[in-house]
Amino acid sequence: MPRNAKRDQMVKEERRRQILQAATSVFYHKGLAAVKMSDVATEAGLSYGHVYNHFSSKQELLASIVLEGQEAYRRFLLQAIESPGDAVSKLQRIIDQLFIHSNTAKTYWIVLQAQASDILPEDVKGEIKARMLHNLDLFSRIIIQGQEEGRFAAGDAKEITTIVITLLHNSGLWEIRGLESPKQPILTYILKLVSL
Amino acid sequence: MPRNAKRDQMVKEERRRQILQAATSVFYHKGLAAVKMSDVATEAGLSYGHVYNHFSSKQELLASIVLEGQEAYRRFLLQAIESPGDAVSKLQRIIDQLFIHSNTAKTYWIVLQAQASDILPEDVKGEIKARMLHNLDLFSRIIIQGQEEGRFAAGDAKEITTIVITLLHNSGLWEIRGLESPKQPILTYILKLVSL
Amino acid sequence: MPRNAKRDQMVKEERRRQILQAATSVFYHKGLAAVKMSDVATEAGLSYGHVYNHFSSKQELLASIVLEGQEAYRRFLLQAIESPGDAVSKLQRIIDQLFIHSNTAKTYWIVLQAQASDILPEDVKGEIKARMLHNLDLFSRIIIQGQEEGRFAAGDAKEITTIVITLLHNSGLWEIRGLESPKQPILTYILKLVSL
Amino acid sequence: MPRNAKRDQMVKEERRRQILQAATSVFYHKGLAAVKMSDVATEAGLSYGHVYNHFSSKQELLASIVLEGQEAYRRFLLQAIESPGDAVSKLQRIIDQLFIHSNTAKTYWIVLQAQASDILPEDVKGEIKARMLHNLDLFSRIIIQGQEEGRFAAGDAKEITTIVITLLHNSGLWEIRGLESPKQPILTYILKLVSL
DNA sequence: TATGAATGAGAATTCATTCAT
DNA sequence: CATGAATGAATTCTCATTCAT
Repeated sequence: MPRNAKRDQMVKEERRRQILQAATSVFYHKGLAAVKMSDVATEAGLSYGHVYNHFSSKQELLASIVLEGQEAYRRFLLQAIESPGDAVSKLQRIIDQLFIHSNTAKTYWIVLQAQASDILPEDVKGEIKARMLHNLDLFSRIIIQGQEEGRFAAGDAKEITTIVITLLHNSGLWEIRGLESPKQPILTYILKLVSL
Repeated sequence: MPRNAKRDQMVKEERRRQILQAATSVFYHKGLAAVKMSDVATEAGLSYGHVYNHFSSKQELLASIVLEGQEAYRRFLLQAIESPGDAVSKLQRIIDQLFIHSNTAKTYWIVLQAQASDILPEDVKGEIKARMLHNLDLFSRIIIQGQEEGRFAAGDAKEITTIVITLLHNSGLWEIRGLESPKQPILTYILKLVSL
Repeated sequence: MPRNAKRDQMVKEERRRQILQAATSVFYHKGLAAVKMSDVATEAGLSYGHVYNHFSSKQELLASIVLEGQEAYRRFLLQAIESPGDAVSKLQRIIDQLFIHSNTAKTYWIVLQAQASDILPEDVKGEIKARMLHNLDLFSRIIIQGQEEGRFAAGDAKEITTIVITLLHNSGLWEIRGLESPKQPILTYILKLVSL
Repeated sequence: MPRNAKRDQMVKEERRRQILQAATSVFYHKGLAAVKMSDVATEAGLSYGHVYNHFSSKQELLASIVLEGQEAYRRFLLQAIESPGDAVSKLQRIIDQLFIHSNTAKTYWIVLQAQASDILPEDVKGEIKARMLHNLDLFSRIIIQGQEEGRFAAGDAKEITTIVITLLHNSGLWEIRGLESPKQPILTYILKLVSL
């Protein structure tokens, strides 16, 4: 009996998401170095062979995590930028959301490693870099807005953004390193950096 | 003239340093994931079998890089702390030195990955963490000094130190990611963070 | 009008033939090595799971192609032998028919590979060999007839037959190898071989 | 202690030949379909991992067998062509040699399968075909010589050569198929084919 | 029946490590 | 000590086969 094509499609999408989710978690916690496809499968609750029905290789899986993660981050930033409010409240919203969408935070670390390692081919790494710069550019609009509002210090917006992002995402990394999370909200430190 | 035995000893030490240096570079640029022992040997200009005359395994090689790197960092910090001058000038000196001893910067990234990965056994990772906390503690003395001098804002010195270090070492990472180095000296940003 | 059960039966037979036909083509063109069950299914225009409703395994599918192919060849030879005419006209008829029933030519190549490979179990390979020898024997009757008619040279009929068959079927193989088909009719060459 | 570089080189060449030899035998007997790298290694008396020190993949191993086999065949033909004597004696010499250099005979069957299968990439298959046509061309010089000597029938030399080669090499194949080798020398049949 | 998602045995391949020279 | 050939455990990846829908 033929099955319901539409439902099949949805289940398939769901499986893909499930694997991507599991893989993100595993790559984040073990580092690109140590991840086996079977780890990913186990985390996702599937057989390892099945992962290959969705991603043709480990490399493609990693590339998908990174590129789709960057895409999600882009949408995430756009939403923050387009929401009403001043630069400070936008920063606040980004930080809050980042704690909720923990995948986005995890992806930062994975992207960092992927860019530094030889695991992905050069062309994919080029694409990743391009998207990173694009997202940096998006983020910098908030800094520029703050400067225009007279709340943030003048200076190269891209450079300031780079530092803000570094701070923002690394605080998530402290956890892996066994450091305590900051007691003061990270926004406090960021504001010190950008304020007049 | 020293006896052969002594000179042999020195040659051996030199070889060891040579391998460690090569390995640090390779681990930094390719990521722990992608490094083969033969890459290390090639970079060091030695046959790969030879590496095993100095390090009994890849694991030991990595552990040596990390632990000896942390030890070097410790000495480096002690020197900075014990040198004369106020906190700001000590920070300045640390930053300057860090650009010169590029290995220290590279090691930071390797430590980060090693701690996240499964490559090293738990006990070694514990040792690494202990040394990291120890070095953090050392560094925080400079922050505390700055607070006592009335130049730095009050607050949890460890936490502030963590953020300062994060910033300091990540700026070295921008290079791998294809970002430009900051045009403004990184000290400027750090001072914004810690100042009153 | 036939009952559903009967029509179902016919549909099933038709499906089986369809798969066998597709499989023959795929095995011939890709080589036993490279054929996946999904290739067969795709070629037959069916889902790959469906193939298992007709053949319980790849092995059985291959065995069916070979054994049924040999059976068809046997019937084909019998018909040629029993048809009226002298040996030469029988050979002519066989050659003509062979070009029409291209499956027979393809099967020859598949049989050749199957016998050399490990894919089929020994007992099946034994059965195949027995049928091959039986068909060789049938074919040799035509050679013997020619010898009795005084048109063909004397000599071991089986051996001559082997050579004739080799020539006959290999000419079909030239196509895969990218060689042109012979301009002179292959019969010309065969007659040279067998004639006085 | 450094080893003797020259001797090392020779040993390495020898190993390569050893693997190629073993692989040829295994591919010949089992068919491309069924050969595992471990079969090759076992046949060569080496560990399977070691095969990869000489051939980076199964594909490359197969390609090497075929291309080097064709190269050997080319030299073999050149020698036969350039040797003194009439066309018939050259054919005789080729046949005799073929029984001695059994690898050359085996390679024919491997080439046949490689050309028909999808195992090798198109560009390699193209190269194989080009070499096959080149060798066919070389062989045809002997046929042409025979025609010029007035011993062989006129006709398209390439086409006649194709048929002669088919006969020549297939007789080696009878063995795998479980047929007896011809009692009459194969040259007898070939001469029938080409003679006036 | 028909479909293709899911499984896992098995083959290919990699690479740390050993060891004869 | 120095070298790189040789080994095989560990992984990636393929694909025949099963089975829920």
